Amino acid sequence: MAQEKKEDRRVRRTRKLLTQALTKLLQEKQANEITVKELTDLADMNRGTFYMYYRDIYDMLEKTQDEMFEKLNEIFALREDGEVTEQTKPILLDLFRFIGEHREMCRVLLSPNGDMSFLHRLNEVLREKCLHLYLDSEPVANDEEFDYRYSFVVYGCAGLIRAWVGNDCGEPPEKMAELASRLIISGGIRQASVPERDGRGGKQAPGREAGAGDPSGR
Amino acid sequence: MAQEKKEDRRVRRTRKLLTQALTKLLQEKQANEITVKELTDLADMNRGTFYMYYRDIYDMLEKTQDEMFEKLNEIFALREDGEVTEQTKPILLDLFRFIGEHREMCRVLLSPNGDMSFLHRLNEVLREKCLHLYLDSEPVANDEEFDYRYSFVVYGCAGLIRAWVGNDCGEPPEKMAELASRLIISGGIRQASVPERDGRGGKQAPGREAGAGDPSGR
DNA sequence: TAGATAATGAACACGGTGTTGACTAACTTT
DNA sequence: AAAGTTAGTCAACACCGTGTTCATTATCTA
Repeated sequence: MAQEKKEDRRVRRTRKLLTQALTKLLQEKQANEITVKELTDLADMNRGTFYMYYRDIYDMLEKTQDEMFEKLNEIFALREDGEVTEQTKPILLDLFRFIGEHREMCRVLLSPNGDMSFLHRLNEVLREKCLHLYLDSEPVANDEEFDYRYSFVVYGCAGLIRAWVGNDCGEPPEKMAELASRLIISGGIRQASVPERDGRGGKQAPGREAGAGDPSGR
Repeated sequence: MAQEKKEDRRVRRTRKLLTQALTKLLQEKQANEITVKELTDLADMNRGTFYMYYRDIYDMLEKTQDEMFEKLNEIFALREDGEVTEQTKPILLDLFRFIGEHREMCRVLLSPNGDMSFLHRLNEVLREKCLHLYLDSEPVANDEEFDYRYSFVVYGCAGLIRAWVGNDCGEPPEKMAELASRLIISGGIRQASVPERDGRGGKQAPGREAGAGDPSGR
């Protein structure tokens, strides 16, 4: 599944050194300012070695992200066999734990020197794997604002992650997952109230008792 | 203020053509794949002309953003003399109107081919010019989650903007500003409820009537 | 109309790129 | 531990986009 047998030790070593060097350089400058030469100098290896694995810096950036998301999807796949109806928290917890394990790379990729395509892939994952579970029992009809609220929440979670890794993951993943869960619910998934004009506090989702699905149940 | 007299017509023309070409190319590919040659070919001008204005593609990207934020700050400056206490809506409306006027550039800059530093600058503006107003009357003490909620909301707004420009600004700016305002309030600025253990539903901001902007009233 | 300045086109050296081939070092398998 | 395999090294190479220059032409402002 994960890999055919184990990789050659030299390959692991080289890949790791390159990744470390890239991470370090991205803390200082944007990708376009990074040359293959200085990357391999920093990693203390021959320039030609780089080309055994990557076509250029951007190819490396992309492949590195591919690996991350592959791993993340493997983790999520383990959850998929179990019934999804229990609650979404475990998924969020998996996510934050994973991010925490890859904090350095995530931090630079979400920094100003980072990569917009990474953010978008992260948001896709949030959308499809983490957040959609909050909606299974919510058949709101003709709510044209829904997509916007959804985007708000997805990006909000990304912001939460960004702040967390920027803070070197100082809080435990459990706390972050719980906080995320709360913000997802209060922050837009359910229809927000329309304060002015009419006093109705937003349609409640049918069949969804207030408070259900939030962390109090665990 | 804005500019010393008017720019030479040729300069305006050249800048405009370059910007249009860059916008178009960024719809198709990432910045690192764009060469000065193809950019000036597309703009139908001499390659050397590009270097009269920019050092390279990334310099152009940066200077273009500088101009946008300069304009935006000028707009915000007009609001600053008036008392800020009335309500934040006008600022948000200014923002969405501005974004709408620059929808093409904003769309590509927030796309996967976009620029993370743009997102961060946008978020800074949201933080300091738009959202901080929502907090003037909220002296919450020792709320260690505050920064995280703030990040959630700031990024959430960015997501809202992203979705809007991705939708070619189909909704009127007024509607978006109103929606943003609602989401900001319900989505994290005010302390989210802490459902477990003790039943207190989060400190309410003093002088703020309950129920406004909170769908479930809890 | 005159003076100023932006844009053109050609030419140039520079430097990072991506690739090659022979050699050496390190790993895996039996 | 030896043999065979594969990764990494080193030097060399042509290529190409870059960034700059200068004389010339086109276009603008006053």
